[in-house]
Amino acid sequence: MAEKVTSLQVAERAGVSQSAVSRVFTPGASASKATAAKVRKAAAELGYRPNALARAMTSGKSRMIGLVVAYLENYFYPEALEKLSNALQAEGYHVLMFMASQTAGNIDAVMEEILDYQVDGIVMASVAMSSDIARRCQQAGVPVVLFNRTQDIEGITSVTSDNRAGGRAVAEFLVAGGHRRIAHIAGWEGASTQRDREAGFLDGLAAHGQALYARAVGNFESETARAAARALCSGAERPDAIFVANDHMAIMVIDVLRYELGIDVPGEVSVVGYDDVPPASWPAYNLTTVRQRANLMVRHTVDALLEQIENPGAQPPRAAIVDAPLILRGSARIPDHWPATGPEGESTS
Amino acid sequence: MAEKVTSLQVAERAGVSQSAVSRVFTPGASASKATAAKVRKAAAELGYRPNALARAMTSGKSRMIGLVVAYLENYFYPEALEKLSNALQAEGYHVLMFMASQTAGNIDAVMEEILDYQVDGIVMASVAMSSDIARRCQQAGVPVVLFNRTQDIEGITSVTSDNRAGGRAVAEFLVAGGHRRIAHIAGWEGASTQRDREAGFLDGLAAHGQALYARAVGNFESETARAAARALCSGAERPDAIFVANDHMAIMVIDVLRYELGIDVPGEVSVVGYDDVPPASWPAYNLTTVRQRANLMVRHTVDALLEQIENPGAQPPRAAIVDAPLILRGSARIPDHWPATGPEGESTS
DNA sequence: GTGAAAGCGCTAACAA
DNA sequence: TTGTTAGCGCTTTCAC
Repeated sequence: MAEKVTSLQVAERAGVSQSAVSRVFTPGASASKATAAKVRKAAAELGYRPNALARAMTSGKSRMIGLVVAYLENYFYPEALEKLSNALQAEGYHVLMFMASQTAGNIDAVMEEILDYQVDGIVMASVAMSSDIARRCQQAGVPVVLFNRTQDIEGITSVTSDNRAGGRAVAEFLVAGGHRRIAHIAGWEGASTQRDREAGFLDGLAAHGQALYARAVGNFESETARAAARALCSGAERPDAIFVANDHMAIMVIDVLRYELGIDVPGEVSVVGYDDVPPASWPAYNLTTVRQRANLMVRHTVDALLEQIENPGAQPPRAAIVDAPLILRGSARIPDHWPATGPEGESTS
Repeated sequence: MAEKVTSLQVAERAGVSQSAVSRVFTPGASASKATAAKVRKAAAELGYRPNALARAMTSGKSRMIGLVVAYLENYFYPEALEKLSNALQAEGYHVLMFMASQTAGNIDAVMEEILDYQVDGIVMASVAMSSDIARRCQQAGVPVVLFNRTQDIEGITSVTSDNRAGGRAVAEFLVAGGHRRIAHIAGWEGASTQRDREAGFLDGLAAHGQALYARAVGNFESETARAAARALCSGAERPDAIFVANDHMAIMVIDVLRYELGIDVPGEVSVVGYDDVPPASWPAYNLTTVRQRANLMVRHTVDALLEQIENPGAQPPRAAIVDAPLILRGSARIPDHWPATGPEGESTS
């Protein structure tokens, strides 16, 4: 196993000082063409590459972004994660991953670990944080952006889709479709996304003089969602439409209705989801849903992060809200008169 | 923004030497109860935590594992990634993520970047590496394990399911089911998984005197798989069974057959996949498939990695092969006489 | 533009 | 057990 090649060795071989080598490999450097050439040649011969950790130590910039993510079963996250990692990589940053279950109190412990690694920033995907931890990050000078969550307390940067408007649009769509027994299956009630989607949804119903016909909690989990579907639709007095708080659950709900309860979707019950994950567009589900524009959300996330890293404290924390178009497909009856917006009505970016 | 707290500051406050502080926070340390107490107290008051990067510099151990992953659209990977990250976290390691497309030649560049971060090990999920890079890692003394890929060249540790046996089992199952026009939709032909699955499959057919009826390439991609399905099944002389190289494609294939071509699955064509991703068990697909036991594969991966990190060169590189049970569901006709193995016949771990 | 020198925060001999 | 002393490999003043 070959020894590690250091900048000093390159310097000796190139006949220059060690700091000259450093300069050649440092973006904002100042080195003459001549030395640069000598150094690069020596480096190539030796197979030298700067040690990113040592660089991080002296420069105070690790070029690592901590990512906290709760669960990947909801297929919105793998997609977002892939885009996020790619976008960050393109900017010369890399993702240090941490899994955390949202309910467990282990998030604080995880955050401490992240901070230990001197990350330049943190993105929390679908995870809330205690105000305590928020303060620690602020103290440490590490910018945080919440992805797909907002935080009520104080000013933390966040990026979400317009959950309220999305929920409201679903209500209007369902009402316009002639539904009169409209139900809701909620996700985890601690989530801001859940609260906002439902609030918008209830607003929309109220605006048309309707109240929620029934409600169950699916917790964003497969099994809980299935149970919720059964609870809601087993009796004769079942709803004629259900707004499910995300696609992951909506798919489970459709399966229970169709294959367990023998209910026709959308013939007897309309189902609408939220997220527009890839399976939503699979013909077997053809799920009417609200799209979360992952590309845009990631773009906002990266921009906010880099902005805060590059000029700390320049911008006040802000909540970016990305529009969330309703995607019309076949799992819910379509009103006779409805602005034409098909599945391809909006790009995913 | 508060200054960073160093071990020196803790030392002063506790009235001990800086190295005493270090010892208290180093697992294999030797410090008296008394000093430990003083140090912990001072540390708590100051909010001190060891700088992981500085620790990495001096100890030579970063406790970071580089993970290269090609794409997350195949839902086998989010699942594996989550389990891997969790398992590593439990051992005190963290995942530094790198995205790389498998075809592009950028893998080598990505590997260099990974090495820059002084990771203690690398896991390559579904990505092959040049022997050149393999050598560099060896030189750098960084153990590599291939997850869901094998490499023909020299000795690299790898973890896969028993792709050959899995493919063979599918063939026997299909033949026993009375199929006589058995086709295959291949994934990316550069993948060892593809080659092994197909080789086993062909073996199995041959053992029963059958030859492949038709073949198309789906490249492990959604659109290509759909096109392959159309090519194979549009004519009258279509196959009566298709082994699709992974579930991700198999789902696309089923959709094309059912909703585009109006073919009954499994009535007219049986479809079998590979992986047993979560959507395979959704009632709408109810896909007969070969299970890759993600938990087990991850366990082997982590064990091999840690083993190599802790005693380098002690074990020769080996190829771990995890058994891959056929999971009987409803997308393929079941032979009258077949050993009873239902969907729940095997645990996922 | 370039070299010398001083650390970044920590661990790991080495003495005591 | 403890403190002292060297570094880990690099960036960054500071003179020149």
